Amino acid sequence: MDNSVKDKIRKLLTQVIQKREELHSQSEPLKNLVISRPKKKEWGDLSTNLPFVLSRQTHLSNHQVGQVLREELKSCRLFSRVEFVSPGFLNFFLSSFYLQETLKGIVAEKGEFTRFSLGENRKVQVEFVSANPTGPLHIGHGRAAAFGDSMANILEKVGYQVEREYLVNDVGGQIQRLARSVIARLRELEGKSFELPKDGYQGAYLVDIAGKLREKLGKQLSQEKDEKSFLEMVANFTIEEILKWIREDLREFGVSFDLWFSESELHRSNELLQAISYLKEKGYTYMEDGALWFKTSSILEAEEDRVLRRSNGEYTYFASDVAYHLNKLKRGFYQVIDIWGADHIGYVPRMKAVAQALGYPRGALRMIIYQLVTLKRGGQKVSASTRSGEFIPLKEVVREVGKDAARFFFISRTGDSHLDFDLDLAKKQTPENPVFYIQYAHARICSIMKKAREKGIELDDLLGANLDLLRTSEEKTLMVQLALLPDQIKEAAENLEPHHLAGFLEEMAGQFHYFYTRHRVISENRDLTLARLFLVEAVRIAIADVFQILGISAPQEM
RNA sequence: GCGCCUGUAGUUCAGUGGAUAGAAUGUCGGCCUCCGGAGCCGAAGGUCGCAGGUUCGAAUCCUGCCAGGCGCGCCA
Repeated sequence: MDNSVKDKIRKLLTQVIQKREELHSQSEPLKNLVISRPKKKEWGDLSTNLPFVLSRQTHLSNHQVGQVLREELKSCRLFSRVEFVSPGFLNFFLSSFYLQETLKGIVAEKGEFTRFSLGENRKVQVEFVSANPTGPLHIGHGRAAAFGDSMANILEKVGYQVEREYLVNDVGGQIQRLARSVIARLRELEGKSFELPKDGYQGAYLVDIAGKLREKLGKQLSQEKDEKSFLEMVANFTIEEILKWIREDLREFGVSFDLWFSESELHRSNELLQAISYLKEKGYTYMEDGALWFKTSSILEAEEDRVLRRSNGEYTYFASDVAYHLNKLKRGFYQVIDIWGADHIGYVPRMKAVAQALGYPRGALRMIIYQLVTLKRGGQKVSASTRSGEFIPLKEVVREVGKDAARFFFISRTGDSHLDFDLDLAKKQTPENPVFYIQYAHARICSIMKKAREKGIELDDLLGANLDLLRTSEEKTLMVQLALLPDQIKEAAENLEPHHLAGFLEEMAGQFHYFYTRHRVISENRDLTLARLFLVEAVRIAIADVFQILGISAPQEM
């Protein structure tokens, strides 16, 4: 646990600054301190810009600061070498001692090695997907699902208690339109004249639901005279059916939720009215044109005021979202994280203003926006719209390319960028497809371990391995990569950026294949064999560990 | 018109204010007696959208343009 190399180095640097008077300064030297991975091997395994930073704050030159730091650190057993390089970098070469400790740690502790206590067991909530129950999940929801679930896993890994939540928007005009669309399909099935509502849902998937509805509730429906009850019956049935699809699609995608929260519950429980009157009491509302408005502008100048209750007396979706967020915030989470698609971008300042109006600190509510997905097939872009019925369902994509490839593609780049999802590439079972490349490394290692067992070497025998024998640059590269894994995970959690893990895996798989083609793991030399098996087993554990976070399977054979 | 996101190799994309800007893929050329060739190596490929500014140092920060995406409802 808490195996961050960077934290260890940061601590050492802090100690040196405290110890050496000439390095003292008024400002906080570590604020601008960066410890990063240099671009070139000869610049060490890790490097810091601290000489730059400190020289600005003291009367010393980059060079002088660097030499002082080097003197103090060069005998640390964390490093084999510490070098100052002009113009102002301090480069660290990790010691064999530390790299071997890392290997032993990984093999002994498995996934526990990359765990952190950072979250201090605080409760965090991640709300994601929350697709309207008006149709099956499409490709865009896939990005939300993969991203949200991986994010939740990462936060758990660094010590938070994470709750995954899906908000079901089962209220409002869209549900009315949905029900009317089903009713039209019902008439279609009965051979009557029918017309799909123009603003309704055109997708053929509603025909199935209409059929099922007729089969199950046909009699009751034909006896129902009250139009409102009729509509409600259809709506409820339809929502339930669609939610079944959604749950099933998510299950196939390896995503599950702790709580499915119904928007209608907020209406039934009176929480909506309570939330609104709370805002009223605090003076954040006013009446105009017969509607009740929220004074967004009093909190964020650039924002326009928004309607909470329409002049016809109905509450807006915004109003239920106020109630929903109050409900969430009141549950005592250290942080509530909403993961939204770019089409909700305009909503962010509004909801932040609401959280503030409700009296919660700035950091309590955090929104992550991911950009939309473009699906490509045969070089052609495919558009996605639930209402028009022209969309590629997530289920279809998952069945076509597999859960693993789909999840990998979705989290492989930052949420800030548009995602071009190339179906043809994701489907390929060749090394062009990064997920197969990485899985292949894992399977290859499993195969080596199996071979070793056939030769009479058991996992327990590895414990006696002499890791001093791992001396080649290829072995060293892998060990360094493994040593950096905990930091990688910690940083992904801090920045809420899972895509770095995908890059890390690709890199490590590449390093492994490179090593493999140059050195035999199992050879006549038993000691060397044991040492290399130890290394390779650590790599395998690391791959499986990160895959587990990303919800991707680590196959033993392919 | 206003707000947010994006613009980096032919293509898809990485890149905490740091060192000679990287990878994958594609193109071209190589490597199988041997633990999984579903792999490996090499080469070519760039005015980091454009123009200013900030500083020891800018793909990264600021300003202004240009281009694309998403928003800007008493819809959800």
